[in-house]
Amino acid sequence: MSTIKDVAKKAGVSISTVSLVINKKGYVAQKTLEKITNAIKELNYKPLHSARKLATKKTGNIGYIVWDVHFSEVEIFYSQIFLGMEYATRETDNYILLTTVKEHFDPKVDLPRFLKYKDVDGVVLAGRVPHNLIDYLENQSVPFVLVDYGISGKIYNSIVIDNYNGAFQAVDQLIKSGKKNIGFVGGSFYHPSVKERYRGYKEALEVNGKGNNKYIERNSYFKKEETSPEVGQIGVKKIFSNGNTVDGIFCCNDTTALGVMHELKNQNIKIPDEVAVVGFDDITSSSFCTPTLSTVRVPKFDVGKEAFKLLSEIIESPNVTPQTRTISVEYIKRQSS
Amino acid sequence: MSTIKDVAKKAGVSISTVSLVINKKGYVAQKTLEKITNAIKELNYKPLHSARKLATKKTGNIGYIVWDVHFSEVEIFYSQIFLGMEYATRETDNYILLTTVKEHFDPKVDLPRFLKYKDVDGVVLAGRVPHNLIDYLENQSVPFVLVDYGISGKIYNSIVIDNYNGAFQAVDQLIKSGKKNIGFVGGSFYHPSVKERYRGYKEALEVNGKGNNKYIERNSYFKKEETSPEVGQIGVKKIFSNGNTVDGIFCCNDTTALGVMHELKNQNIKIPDEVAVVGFDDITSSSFCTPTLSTVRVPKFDVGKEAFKLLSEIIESPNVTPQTRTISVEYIKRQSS
DNA sequence: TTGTTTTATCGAAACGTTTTAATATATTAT
DNA sequence: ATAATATATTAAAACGTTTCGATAAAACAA
Repeated sequence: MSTIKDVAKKAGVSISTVSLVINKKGYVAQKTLEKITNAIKELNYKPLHSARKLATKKTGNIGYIVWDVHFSEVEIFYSQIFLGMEYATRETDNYILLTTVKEHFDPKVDLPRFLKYKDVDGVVLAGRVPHNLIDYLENQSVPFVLVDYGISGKIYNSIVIDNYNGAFQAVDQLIKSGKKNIGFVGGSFYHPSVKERYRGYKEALEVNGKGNNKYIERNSYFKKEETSPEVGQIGVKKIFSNGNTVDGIFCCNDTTALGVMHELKNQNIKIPDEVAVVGFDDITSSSFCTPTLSTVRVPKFDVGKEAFKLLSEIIESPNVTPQTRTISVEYIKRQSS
Repeated sequence: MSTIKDVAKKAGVSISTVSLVINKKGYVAQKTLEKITNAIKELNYKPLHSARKLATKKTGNIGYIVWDVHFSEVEIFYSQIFLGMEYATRETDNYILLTTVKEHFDPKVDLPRFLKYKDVDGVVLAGRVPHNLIDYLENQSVPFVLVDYGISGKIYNSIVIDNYNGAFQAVDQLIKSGKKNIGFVGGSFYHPSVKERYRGYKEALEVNGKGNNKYIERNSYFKKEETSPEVGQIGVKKIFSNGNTVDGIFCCNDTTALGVMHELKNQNIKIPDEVAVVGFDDITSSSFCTPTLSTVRVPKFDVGKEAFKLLSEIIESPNVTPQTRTISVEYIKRQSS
């Protein structure tokens, strides 16, 4: 392996000058720049990460933390966001360290190693995440950004999805297409995103003069699973056991919507003619199921990208006031509506 | 942040001695050891990764590469293996760098950055992976291990799943439970695991004297998707459009089995009484669907753990002859059979 | 006793960068 | 012409470890 020394020798300059061109800093004459660039190419020189990081006192790593339940479950959602981040880092010299934390998290024991050893410059927290972990990061003043999560009453640097408007739009479209009686199926409201989607749903009803109509809503409360096909199935069962005349269902997310459609098919209810279904997220399966699922597309890659960008900015200048960036979403009409 | 220097000063010894105790090397007197350990604790000293890596000429990173199609799809399989590895690294001072490569991979352009810059000590390749990537690693003599994949005619360090015996066992059980006509539903045979599962299936039929029976097999060939619910659905449609009397279906994996069950339910065929279904992998959904899916459990965490262990060994001593470690699997009987 | 070997400690070099401050030359302004 | 500024290059220090070799004391063997 060639070092900066070899490059310097080959180009007939000092180490310092080579460093300048590698980092695009200071002044260097056109001619020497060429010499150095050539030498670098010929020797296929790559600066050694660890040496570089030692000198700059940065780690070059950023952490990505997600609840194990979120990562392991059917939800590919947060993996996609991760990938978006990973893509974004490809143009930089950062690496992402992915780890999970468990539900009952104790900073004393369960702290991710990269935090314990201070091996990251900052951290992205994806989705719902233990609050004492957030506290820890604040105390240690580790730069961090929350993705798709928030804590009411607190303001952190965060990337959020425009859940409210997405839901509003979807339900509004459903109404405009002639549906009269639109139900909501979702799980618990632990996750603020679900709450926001519900808010958008309700508001769309209001605005269209159905606010005090006997619209239907069903929330199934589970302990562990906030959203899942089962939540959807049970939701449908409950709704139709009451002899309701629902002709459209807005679901808190696609996973739940899949369960909803499943159960509707079981009950021989035609989608979308008798009941239209709309989900949220646009996970891969939603364009592969039958009928294909109308949904609100969340640009997961962009979310990841933006998270990385924001975090980089915070690392650069840690003391600006926390900001929230909202990623907008798009209603995707498919067969189910 | 405190450095090794601070520790040395506080303990009243030299830097070298502190280094010795950190790395558990050489001789150090009981008394000094205590002094140093205490100093480390009091100062909450953590060795700086980059400095350490610079001195030892290791990167402390290992790469985890997976096809983007494999990672993004419904398949959570390779994410779980990743998690298993991540767990294993927690007891070491290694970090895992996860990245994806695309289908049409050109080492000249698409090479993961951590390979380009030699920022890893070794690499784990998960699942089917571009062959020219493997070639690249060989040429550059980067230590690597294949997980759940192999290339016929070549022997690499690898962790494989005991697909043959798993399939054999599952089908054997199906027959023992009284099923007479067992079909196979799977996708293409690009992935050797699918091929092996098919082999196990066939062998079980043979052994039970059904080898030259008119057993059913259906392979749906798709370009991109080798396995998926759609493959399963189409498989079922094909099988029953011929008026066959299949009473059991062995699927190449759970994802496919979910599609199979879906279509059987559509056709009002009772599971397992009329047709039993068995999958492979034991993904999370298989214990949540209705009826719950009998399957062959692949201990994904163990696979990841073993992959890390093997890779570490190879990094340690790169020139031992390549070996293959087989992870055994277990038939899990649930409602669908 | 003397000579080995084992145990214990440390100084100094090495790992490959970045960065600071010094120096020199070229350019521009007065 | 002189002073000021912009451009260009470099030597040397610094970043925080590990490791090699030297040295010395302690334990053991003859």
